[in-house]
Amino acid sequence: MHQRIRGDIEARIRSGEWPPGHRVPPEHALMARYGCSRMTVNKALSLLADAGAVVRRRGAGSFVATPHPHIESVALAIPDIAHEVASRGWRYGFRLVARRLRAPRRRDAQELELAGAGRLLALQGLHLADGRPIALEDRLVAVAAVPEAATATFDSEPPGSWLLQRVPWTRAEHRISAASADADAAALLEVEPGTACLVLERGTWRGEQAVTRVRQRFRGDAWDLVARFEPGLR
Amino acid sequence: MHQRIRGDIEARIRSGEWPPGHRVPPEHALMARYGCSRMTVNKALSLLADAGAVVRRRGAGSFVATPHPHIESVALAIPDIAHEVASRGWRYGFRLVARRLRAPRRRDAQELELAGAGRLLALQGLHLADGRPIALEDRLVAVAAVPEAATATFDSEPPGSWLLQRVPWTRAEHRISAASADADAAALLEVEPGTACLVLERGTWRGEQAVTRVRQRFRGDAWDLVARFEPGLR
DNA sequence: CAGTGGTCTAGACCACAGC
DNA sequence: CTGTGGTCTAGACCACTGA
Repeated sequence: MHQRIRGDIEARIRSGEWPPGHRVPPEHALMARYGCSRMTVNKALSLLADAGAVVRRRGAGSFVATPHPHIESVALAIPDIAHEVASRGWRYGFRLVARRLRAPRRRDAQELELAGAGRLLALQGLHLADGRPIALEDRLVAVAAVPEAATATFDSEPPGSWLLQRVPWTRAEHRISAASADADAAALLEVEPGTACLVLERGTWRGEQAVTRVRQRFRGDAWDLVARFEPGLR
Repeated sequence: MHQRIRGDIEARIRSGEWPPGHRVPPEHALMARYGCSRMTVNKALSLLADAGAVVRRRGAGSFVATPHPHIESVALAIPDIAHEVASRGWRYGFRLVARRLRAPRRRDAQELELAGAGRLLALQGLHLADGRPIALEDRLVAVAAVPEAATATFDSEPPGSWLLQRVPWTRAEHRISAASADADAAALLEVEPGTACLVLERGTWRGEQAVTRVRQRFRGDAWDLVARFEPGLR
């Protein structure tokens, strides 16, 4: 029942019949309309409000929300590379380029946070689609947070999925930017030096403990990120 | 009351006391614990489930969710440039470079969708921070959707905010990629040709009517996008 | 089978908005 | 003041899970 009420209202908003700012019928009207109790109507409207499709003001009424994606946020798909490659019909592969166990650099605050009292595992690898490189990954793993990582080989399995299956993490941060490929990166990615790359950096924490930090450089011609924003869409 | 229950559970999840997969007490236990009715407990748990912090399985119980940001999505802040520049303490400016009213290119499906039965307003402009260019914007506006645009001058106000104040839109799509600046763009952005730029493309619709489409090229050294992901965070 | 969540009811009290 | 949403209650029936 509450899903039916919600669906009806969503449809009216989506079609433009109720533009942003339009008043939604009050709860008592919907009670009468659908022949149900107020709690049921309230649930439908509250969920719509949570989803950002309507704004409810006590004493005033409920109104279709005015979207504001600029200051707020959009849902951005950060794909798992292996999954994304497979879904495009290519064969996924991972090739380990370098693997080092080392102490953190004392001047680097990020490395110090990550290492804690222990050491760092530094990995570099290539994500391949049908054998062609599409992304270069530089990763640091906190050995203190993931002791098994020190003994794992990552020759063909990407460390990202390996890690996230073993470490229950609670928080992640992403940063997206653009950079030109330096000589080393260009050689590994098999592009001209200076080619524009999309850079995705991600830090992952479990509680206050930093777990891993990764920088993925994507061939600019091979990858992009897509986000949709439709207020209140289920 | 339901907020207090929700908060208590969230705190236990965030602290790691209840790791992913851990069983949350059933509703009847929380009723007794907090001395409230089942509806209240249910509301707290349902909201947590909506937020993705717990997973509820009828007949089985409620469990702390295992985060999965890769296939799902993260909240990405797509900033309003003027707002973002101001918040960094710089002076914002906009300079119109070109303005043309023209018919859509017949081979270009995007332009045809945008124009509908009418014409297109094509704008190019620079976003400035303390007078320095930080982003180059190429925009198409559907005159059919925004008749006033045909007579508006955009010499100093950016068309984005102008448009979104006048047109109640219902859907937006974003695409993020990286590209090298061509000669024209490099000259306008005052960078070396070939410099990596972050490219943000956005389409905006009202119902089925396309309203505007914009491509913003950011100086790679001047801008990036940040996203956080923390399951169930309020 | 007993335990669990999904949903709904008919009523209640309150805080707040706007007249 | 009336109308509005925010919240809570005590009970109910159902569908599903897992032993």
